[in-house]
Amino acid sequence: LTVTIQDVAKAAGVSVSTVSRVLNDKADVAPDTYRKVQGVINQLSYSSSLAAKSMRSRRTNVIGLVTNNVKEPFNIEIIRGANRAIDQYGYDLIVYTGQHKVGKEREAWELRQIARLNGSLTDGIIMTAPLAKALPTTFPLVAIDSHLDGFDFPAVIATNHAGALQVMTYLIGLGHRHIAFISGHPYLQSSARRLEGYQEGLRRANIPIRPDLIETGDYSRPAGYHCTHRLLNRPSPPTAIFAANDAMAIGVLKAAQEMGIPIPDELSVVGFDNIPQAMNTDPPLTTVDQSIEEMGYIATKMLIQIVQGEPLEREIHKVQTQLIIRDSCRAI
Amino acid sequence: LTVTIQDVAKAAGVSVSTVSRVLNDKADVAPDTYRKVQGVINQLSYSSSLAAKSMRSRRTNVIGLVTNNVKEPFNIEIIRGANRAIDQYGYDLIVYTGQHKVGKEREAWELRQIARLNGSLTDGIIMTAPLAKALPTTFPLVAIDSHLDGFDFPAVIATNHAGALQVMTYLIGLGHRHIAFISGHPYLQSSARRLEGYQEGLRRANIPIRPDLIETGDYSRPAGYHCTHRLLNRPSPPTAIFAANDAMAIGVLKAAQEMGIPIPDELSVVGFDNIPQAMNTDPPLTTVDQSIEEMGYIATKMLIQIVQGEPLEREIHKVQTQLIIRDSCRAI
DNA sequence: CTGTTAGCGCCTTCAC
DNA sequence: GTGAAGGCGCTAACAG
Repeated sequence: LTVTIQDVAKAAGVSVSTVSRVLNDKADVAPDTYRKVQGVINQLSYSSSLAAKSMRSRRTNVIGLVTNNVKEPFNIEIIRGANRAIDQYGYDLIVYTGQHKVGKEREAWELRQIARLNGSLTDGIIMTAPLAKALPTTFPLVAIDSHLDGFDFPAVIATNHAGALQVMTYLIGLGHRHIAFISGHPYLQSSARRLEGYQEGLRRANIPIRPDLIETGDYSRPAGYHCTHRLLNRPSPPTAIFAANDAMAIGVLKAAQEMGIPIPDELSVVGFDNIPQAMNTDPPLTTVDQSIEEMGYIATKMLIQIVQGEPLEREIHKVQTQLIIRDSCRAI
Repeated sequence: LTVTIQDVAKAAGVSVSTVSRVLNDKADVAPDTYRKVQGVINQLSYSSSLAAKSMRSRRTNVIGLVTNNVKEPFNIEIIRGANRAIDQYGYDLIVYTGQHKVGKEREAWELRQIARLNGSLTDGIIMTAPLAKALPTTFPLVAIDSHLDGFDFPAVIATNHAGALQVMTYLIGLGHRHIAFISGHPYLQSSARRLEGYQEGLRRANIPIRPDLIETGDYSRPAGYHCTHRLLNRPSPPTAIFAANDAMAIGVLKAAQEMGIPIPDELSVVGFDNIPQAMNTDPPLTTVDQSIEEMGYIATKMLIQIVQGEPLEREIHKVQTQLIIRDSCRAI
């Protein structure tokens, strides 16, 4: 069924170790032997089993990307960026994803995947938005975004605070004073920093922070949808909603539409991330760009550096954010 | 460094085989032992190495998706669909991708990846747009699109001929008679059938087929770009270009723009696939929808059926196509 | 230069 | 109900 190194050895009339040597381009193989074995390999279109190989040798030349949910456009962009990097450095990429999970279950899942891939298939792992508090640091691992408590390993993070502040300056400049905020997973750096930026913006403008205008979401579209319903049913509803990411902002748009609230006329909406879809919403979404693809690229590059034993310039790589003004906001 | 089954066994004061039993939910484990071992497993957050596990046992519960190039939006959509299916059926998904390759090199790459994953990590493999002539059929494999010669294994394919015919009917109805066609990889079903649809459309309208208006591309944006340059420099250039996929159609748009040819005023353009980007081109692209996500979903579902030993309703699953008229075409 | 030996971490008989 | 032994496909010493 499957052709193994043994089959090759037998067919070539050499020992398995010799085949292994030509497989791994070791020196000390007679040119004739090399050619002969190579011939058999091609003929049988043999390829060493990733599983077996990675169990013996530390290097597999594949980078793992563990992501809870490929459905999210954010993660798709990360994959794109990772792909660009592995393309450039000659690695292979394994994207590992499973059933969509939330909360504790997701944390456990993350840890399990790392344990599963580590030391076996993968030279190192990139993890998107890790919810697990303590990620292992004994082997190459780079996070994109990161847990609030997890500062002991390399990560790529956007300038979330500054980005959120820009949003608030913009919104307040438009005359808004009742601005709601829908957070992401509360334990992620990204969400916490965006919330801080939101609060700071209010503070700078001497606008009191209204706890009833702050909702805790989870970066998912339904969360944006449900939080909006709650927000707009408050006694004193907001005139603007700042969602901590675009997915939730799209949920906001949907909820507002269902409630018959025209945007931006009666409600201004801002997102964060600038996912590709953000330009196609109705109306096109004002958001904060953080070039997600670039984050994936940089994270992968960092990981490859670590794998190859090169020193990192910095443990935490910050990527710039930029306010993208489209049509979902309006002066009051 | 890595925690193995041995560590668990030692910590729990049992043998490895016992740990293995609780790991795989075998019967014949004393409840007390089970609980104790389970406790240690959680405490050490142990997870069996995918590599080691898959070397011994045939089932890994992971589906492999081998795709040459995650950069292509087409493949991204496929991943989305695959993800939906594994989510539903409780499998994990590994997307395997490497450096971008073309031609013979890519064929070899495909075969190698299959050999690598087969029997090791993966219970079955989904392969997008396989260029390799002969794919192994000795284990679960489903193709999306397929090689012209490869009809001996399950595949998901769009009604390419019908879709292309619709395009031609539309274009000819608009008054076009000099319609160029840019093909994809010539050996893929999709490309060949679309070309046939193109020719059939011409034939039905009694328009002679002009070989100088048929270019061979490869489904990549640059191919669309370069073919367009050649096409528009012909002595008698076409008034419409039908590209065999959207990526190439976007290349057409770019070339035309650079050459100062307004679209659709002086040139009509049609693509195929209806990738998400197609609605954001300038002008929005008329194309053929084939719900790529659905193809990924169905292929994965078929694969899981095979893996689980259930019979397939049909080897080749056809998905419907539908003409999507946007603004890139104009009556002559 | 090449073959032999010893495991990598795990699952599977086969004893007890 | 549990442990010991053997081997999956491969690589890494160690001999020769």
